[in-house]
Amino acid sequence: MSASGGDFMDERQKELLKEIVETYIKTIKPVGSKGLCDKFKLSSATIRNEMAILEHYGYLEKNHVSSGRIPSEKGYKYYVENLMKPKELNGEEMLKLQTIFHNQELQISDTIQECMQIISEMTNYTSVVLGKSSRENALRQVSIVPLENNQVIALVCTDKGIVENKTFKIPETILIDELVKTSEIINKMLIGTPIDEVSERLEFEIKPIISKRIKQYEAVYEIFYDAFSDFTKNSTNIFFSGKSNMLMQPEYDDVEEIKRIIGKFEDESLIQSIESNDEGINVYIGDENKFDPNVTVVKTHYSLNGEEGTIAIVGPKRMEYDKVFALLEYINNELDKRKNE
Amino acid sequence: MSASGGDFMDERQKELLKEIVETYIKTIKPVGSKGLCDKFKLSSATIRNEMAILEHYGYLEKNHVSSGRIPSEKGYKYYVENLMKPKELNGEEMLKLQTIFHNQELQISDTIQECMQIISEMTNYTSVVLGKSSRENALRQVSIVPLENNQVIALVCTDKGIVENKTFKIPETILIDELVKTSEIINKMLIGTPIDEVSERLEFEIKPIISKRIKQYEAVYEIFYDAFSDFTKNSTNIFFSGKSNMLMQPEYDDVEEIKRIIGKFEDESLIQSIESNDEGINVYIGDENKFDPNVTVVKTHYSLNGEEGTIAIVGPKRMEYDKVFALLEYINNELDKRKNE
DNA sequence: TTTTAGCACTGAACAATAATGAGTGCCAGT
DNA sequence: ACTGGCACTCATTATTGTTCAGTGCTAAAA
Repeated sequence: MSASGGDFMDERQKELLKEIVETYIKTIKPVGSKGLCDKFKLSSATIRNEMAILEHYGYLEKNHVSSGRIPSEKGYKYYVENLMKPKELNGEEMLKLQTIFHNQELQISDTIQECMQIISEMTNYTSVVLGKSSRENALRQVSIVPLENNQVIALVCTDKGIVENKTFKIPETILIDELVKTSEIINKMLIGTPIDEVSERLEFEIKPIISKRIKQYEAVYEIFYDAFSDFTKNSTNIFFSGKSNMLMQPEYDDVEEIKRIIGKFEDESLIQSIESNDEGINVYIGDENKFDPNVTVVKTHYSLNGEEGTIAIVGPKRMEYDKVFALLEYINNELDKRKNE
Repeated sequence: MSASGGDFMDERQKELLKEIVETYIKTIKPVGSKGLCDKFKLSSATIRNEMAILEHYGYLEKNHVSSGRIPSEKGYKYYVENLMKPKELNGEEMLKLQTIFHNQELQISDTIQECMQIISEMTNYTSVVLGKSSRENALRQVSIVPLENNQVIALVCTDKGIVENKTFKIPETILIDELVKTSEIINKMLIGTPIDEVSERLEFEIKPIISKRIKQYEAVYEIFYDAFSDFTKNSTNIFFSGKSNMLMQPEYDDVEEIKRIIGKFEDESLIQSIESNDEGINVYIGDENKFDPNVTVVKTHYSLNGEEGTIAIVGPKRMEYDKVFALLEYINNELDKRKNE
């Protein structure tokens, strides 16, 4: 045996592993020795010997003693870290993403959402964008926008760029002016307060103040309370795209498994756990991720002008890593460009 | 044979059909004659004869010659129209819904969304709320809300109560005041315009006007254009709750079927086709609905103070119709109450 | 006329068995 | 160091038999 572990694989073994991973990604069928003869100009027996070595070190697996090989999680990992080259984006893909980034007026989070939507279409995987969770959002501004017919829109926005609106029908007894005044007071006193503390301060700091100036202060308080509480409830700032894409992948051919994964997608706290603060692009294959042992999560953190969050691609372990990496790298680069502008 | 079709069924046959439908709804197992003996104080042979009659007229079906009976779509339909009594809501359910309706300040569509969310939890089916599609929404108001750092929020709201916001970073060269002025012009000229015609009128009516007053009019135009186009894109004002609930129903135990239904849920135009303008609560069982031959859609239209839309419950054909009806009727009643206030 | 007991029959569901074939490990020979 | 050959393994598929819930029908009882 000429390979021990890790980087002691010889060139041929690396080539072989690479070929097996890529073939399996394409076909989802265990890769047998015969099919590789042509490519390597070797007999199947020789290939089998090499495969046995790769299996011995944990890079390959067999479903049963006489089946072809499939990459193990360790095998995928080695492939991603050492063998894979990010695929070049083709012109069309490039163009689509560029037009989105070109629009400088958009908020970063909107730009990213649009990108991820495109990416989920291009890859057939599921993409996720996680804004900073609400506990880390601080109040930036609250506004009252009057409509006709005693209706108003209450706008709440945070320093991380999240905006929520809610429309209220206000009773005749409340003057819009009172709402506006109250919003101004809130803006003076509570800006910078973490969103999930706003409710409390609203009650103990704002309510006493307006109670002296406004007759129907309870009703006014209720409105702002509602506006904020809705915000806290929707705290999970999660954007999905192509949720069903990955379920359509042929490896998910078992009802229980599909149902399990659907369930996970509905579990917001689990989705939230995808959040990442690490630099660069990180891959979590199978058991490595908290989400589900049968999927791969590729994620990266973004941050620009105060807006920040995590973007992630969720797909089968048999993922086209080269393509996904290329796409995420592209986004990272674009964001870097903007940073240095 | 004593029953011909429709209402010529005798009492016992009606009772029998009712029992079979309700048993099947509970158990999902074909209902055999033996199990019904006790209930009806008859021998299995007699029951079998009656079942044969019901089958002959199309109310029951067999999976194969020697299986128990399951209700046909016609059988469900007859059950819903003639045999079923809406179940009384229990106190807890009542209470939950009442607290939502109690909040008079909320917009109708918000109230309804919250209700349907609760309902999907209570029934384990999927609930859908469809606002009037954007073509039927007319512009009500556009507002510019300034933030610090050269950012603004553009708010677009329609007469049917939909509000969308989008945040922009505006170049130094544009003055916020110019944006506000433009929004005022739009409000003067375009209010009442159907949303999907706004873009056009924006270009041909507004653009020429601001081009005379504003230097960077192109950029200003772009911002409003973006704000509206986003609106048109999200035109489909669809709110889902418990999307996965119904997939968890045990009858969906086939991968292909699950994938098919997931696909349908993603097809916005199909979802849109659920829209209804009919009075009262309508049931579309299996082939009767455009959505999917293996589900039932129960829907009703709501309209109050100009806001209108459709609410629907999507579940298996084997649905707890009595419960679903009770819930939707409750909502309808609450809305009626408000109408007469 | 209505109901029932009895009996032959059906077809799904399950288990056991056999045949097929892709793929393996290993060994002896080049 | 590589290859041809061979025995072996096990998923997959097809085949057969067994069981059993449930049916339709008929002749007798109510």
